[in-house]
Amino acid sequence: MSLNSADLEKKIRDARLRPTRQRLALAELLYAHGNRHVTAERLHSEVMETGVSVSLATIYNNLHQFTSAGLLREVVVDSSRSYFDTNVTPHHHFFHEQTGALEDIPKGALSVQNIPSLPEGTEISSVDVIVRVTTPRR
Amino acid sequence: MSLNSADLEKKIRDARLRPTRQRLALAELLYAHGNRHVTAERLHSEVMETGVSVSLATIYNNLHQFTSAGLLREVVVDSSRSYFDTNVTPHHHFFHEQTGALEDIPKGALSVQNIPSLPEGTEISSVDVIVRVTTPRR
DNA sequence: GTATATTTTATAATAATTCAAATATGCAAT
DNA sequence: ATTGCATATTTGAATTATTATAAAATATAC
Repeated sequence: MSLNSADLEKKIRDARLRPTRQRLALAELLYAHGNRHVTAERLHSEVMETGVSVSLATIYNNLHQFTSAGLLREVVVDSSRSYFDTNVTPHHHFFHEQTGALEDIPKGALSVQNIPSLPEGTEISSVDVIVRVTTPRR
Repeated sequence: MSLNSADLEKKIRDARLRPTRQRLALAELLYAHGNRHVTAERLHSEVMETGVSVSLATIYNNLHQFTSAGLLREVVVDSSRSYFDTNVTPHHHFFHEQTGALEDIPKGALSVQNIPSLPEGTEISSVDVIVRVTTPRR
């Protein structure tokens, strides 16, 4: 679950990407301490806080490169921004509408049954379940 | 399913909105011929084609007003744009990743089971299932 | 070390959406 | 029908998230 810097470098090289300073700093934030859900903006402020200067364009470049390489998965929950999930195994999400927090639903519990026949000539790419939650005003 | 103009005006009045020319034109496009899934841009070009000039800002205003009034439901499937569904009863969707087409999954068929316990202090707002499909290159 | 390919970055461009000020309109009262 | 008022709409600019561009920096292979 937690990767050290040699693991991170290997992960990057295996994706046929160069282990640049910026890329390693991002990988450290994403993968060194368990699974995460991040937005580009959040990752940008975090990496800046560590003292490594990385432009927002680089954040986007890397999020997309990581996603293409199967190292990240994009989760669409909010039409105004993109979330990236370091857990790339099939699973679903809780999304807190007020805070914007995204949380994995543990695999195995929830199941989707009886998907009806697909539109003509199509095949399933993924089945995404989002359980939207709110904190009720009491 | 199909509403005439008196029905449309009532629908708007019941939502405590004024039956303005622009709003009626939008309601006509949305509700007069069965359920639909639209984006703001699409609705804008459709209404312009009918000869009624409505600014894009008005489209957004009305889509949001209709949504607040429970006359539309926003469906988040694509991080780059919002879809609005005239079917406000609980149901799920097929989303064609290549064409952007959104389609209702008939109610009753698909079911979601064993939702695990929610994050502390939250309650369910909605459970959204999106079956993403693609047309395979043969 | 040098050449080559990749990466970064600043900045500009774009797309979707929101905002604010000016204008127009529906509606109730006449 | 006309008027006045409250609210709706328009418009264009502002904002936000994201993508594109192209020059400079850096990593890698030789």
